[in-house]
Amino acid sequence: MKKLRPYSQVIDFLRGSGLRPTRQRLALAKLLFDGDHRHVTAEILHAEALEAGVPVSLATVYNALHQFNKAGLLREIVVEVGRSYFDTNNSYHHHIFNEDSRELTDIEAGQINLTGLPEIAEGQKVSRVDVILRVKNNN
Amino acid sequence: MKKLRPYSQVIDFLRGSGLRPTRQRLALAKLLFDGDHRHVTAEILHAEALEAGVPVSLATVYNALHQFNKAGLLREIVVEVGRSYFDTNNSYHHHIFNEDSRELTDIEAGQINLTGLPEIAEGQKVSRVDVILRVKNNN
DNA sequence: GTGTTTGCAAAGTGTTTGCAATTTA
DNA sequence: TAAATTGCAAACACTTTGCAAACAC
Repeated sequence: MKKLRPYSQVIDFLRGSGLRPTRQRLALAKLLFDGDHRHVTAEILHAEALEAGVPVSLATVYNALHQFNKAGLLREIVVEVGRSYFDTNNSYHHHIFNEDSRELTDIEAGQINLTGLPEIAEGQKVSRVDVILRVKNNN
Repeated sequence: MKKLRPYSQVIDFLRGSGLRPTRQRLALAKLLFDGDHRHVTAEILHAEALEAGVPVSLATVYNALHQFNKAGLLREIVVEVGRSYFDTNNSYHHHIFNEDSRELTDIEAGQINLTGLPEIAEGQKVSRVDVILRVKNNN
C-alpha cells in the first residue's frame, strides 16, 4: 500500500476498489497511502489536503474516508467519544492510546499473544479484535 | 456493589466516594448498582430515572456518570463514535461488541490469555487494557 | 448523455458548559 | 450560611445529509 508515486498507480489503486479516481480521491489517497502508515482524523486530513493545494470539502473527506474504510483500504479506530481515527495500516495489529496526548501508536500483532477468546453466538461472525493499551503520562 | 436495597446503604456507598447523597444521585446509584451489572448510555439511564418517577435532567445524569467513573464505581467504554457506554462492572474484564445491535457483553478477564504487551514509554503508566471482540450478524 | 461525485450549508447527535436557583450539611 | 449540586438552555465538536452543480466515463 506504499510507494504509490506515479499517479497512474494511484488511479489503478482506486479503480481496484471500485472507486472513481476523482481529483479529490486521488489527492487524499496520495496523502494517506504514499509513505508510512498513519493515524489521521478527518480534520487533519482535510487540513493537509488544503495545505497541499487541493481544495476539498470536509464532507468529501468524510465520504472518502468511509469509502476507503468500506473498501478495506484503511481501518476506523474509535478510542474516545466524538473522534474517529483512520489507520492506513490495514493489516492485523493493535494499538497504544495515550489518553493525555490523544496519540495512537501501533502494536504489531505478532508481538501480542491473545488466546481464550470466547465462542461467538450462532449467526454472528467476528468482524475484528481490538486490543487497546491505554496509557497516561505520570503527571 | 450489588444488593444495595436499603437506602442507608446507598447513602454510605456514595459518601464513601466523597459524593453527597442527593436525591438524584441516590436514584441513579440505585438504578445502576442495585442488581446485575449493566451497560448503559446516559440517555438510557435518564429515561429510566424519569420512568421511575425521579425527575433528573440529562446534564445531571452526565455529571453523575462522570463522577461515578472518576470515583471508580463504574467504567466508561467507547466503542463507537459519539456514544459512551457506562459499565457498572468495574472489575477487570473485556467486551464483545455487536456492531449491528450495538450491544455490549462482558468477557471475563480470566477467560482470556493476553501476553506480550509492549513495554510502555518512560514517564507513562498503563491506565487500562481493553480487548474488544467486534462481531456482526451474518446478514 | 448518464450516473457518480462534489461542495456547501444546514441539520443531527451526543456531550459539555455557564450560571442562577436549589439543596445539603 | 457556606459550599456543593441541580437544571435549563445554549454552546460545542464532530459527523452526516440533501441537493444542485460539476465531473468521470
